[in-house]
Amino acid sequence: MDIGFEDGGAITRAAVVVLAWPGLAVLEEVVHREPTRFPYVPGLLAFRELPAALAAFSRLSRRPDLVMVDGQGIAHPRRLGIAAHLGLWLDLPTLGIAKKRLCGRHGEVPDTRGDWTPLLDGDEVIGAVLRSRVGVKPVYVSPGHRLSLASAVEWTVACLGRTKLPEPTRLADRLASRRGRKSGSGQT
DNA sequence: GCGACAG
DNA sequence: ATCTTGTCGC
Repeated sequence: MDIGFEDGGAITRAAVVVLAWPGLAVLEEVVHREPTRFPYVPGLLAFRELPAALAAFSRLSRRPDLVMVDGQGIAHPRRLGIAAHLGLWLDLPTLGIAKKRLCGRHGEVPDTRGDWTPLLDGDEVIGAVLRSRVGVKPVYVSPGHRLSLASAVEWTVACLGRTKLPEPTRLADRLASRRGRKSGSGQT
């Protein structure tokens, strides 16, 4: 799942792409658009993007087994990033894959694809800074709801293609930001 | 008071 | 997030 915006932010666009396991074949895609009604405030991303995301999920003809979200899971000041928040509402296992750090600190990231270093907030491990692709900025992985950090990292690595972002998030990203095309929902 | 700050 | 041309590298 990922969110995009249109008209300079006036319209929020939620995209959900369902993939099969194993194989990662695309099974279904849904796009939901609605007026944006909350500003971007670091730490309060869910208030801005969750409404549209939930609407998109309600249009799904299937109930996913695991949800990957573009954003933080528990790697959040109050351990409630958008991935964790979405998991609570959907009552499904979720994990977050962010392209930037919101909070926490970490050492150098290994250069080997698949390797990672913990993201720490004091003594607490809140996520993993993973090298998803050599020579590219790492991604921030953190459990959202109902799964461990180890599992979050495993699923992320298992879904990696040749790009920085794992397939689920990469496809949702493309669908959420791609302009034109007919809006609404659809199946494949 | 001065930075930091997911998307 | 979004806008936006060219450019470097595999």
